[in-house]
Amino acid sequence: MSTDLPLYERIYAVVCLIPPGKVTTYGHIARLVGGCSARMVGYAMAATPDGRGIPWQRVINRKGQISPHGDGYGTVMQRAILEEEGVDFNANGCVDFTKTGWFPEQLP
DNA sequence: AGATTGACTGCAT
DNA sequence: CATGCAGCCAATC
Repeated sequence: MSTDLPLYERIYAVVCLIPPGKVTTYGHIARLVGGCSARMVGYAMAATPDGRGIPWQRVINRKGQISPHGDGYGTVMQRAILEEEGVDFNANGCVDFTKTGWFPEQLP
């Protein structure tokens, strides 16, 4: 496998495979990458430099909500981007996984 | 080289 | 039913 690249680089690759208008959870990303836990995905996302075309905003927690990291500024922006993508949010700020959830069993 | 942290998750209370 | 605690492993200081 491509163990040559840092772990987060592989995570970015999986995140880039998420189609627009769809969202997934950290745990599922970790499963697709294999050999890492949800914490690694979260850490990778926090270290993801914006500008590489990485749809990090399509990765949310298993509750279907956006994780309130930092001061919460980026969190609000993330939801705005997802709404632009066509993701539907509930009154609780939760995403409907039955409509916008992307959970492939393995990489295409 | 060692210690700390972190966008999470699942199970227990 | 809601909240708390421990486990996960790599990256950073």
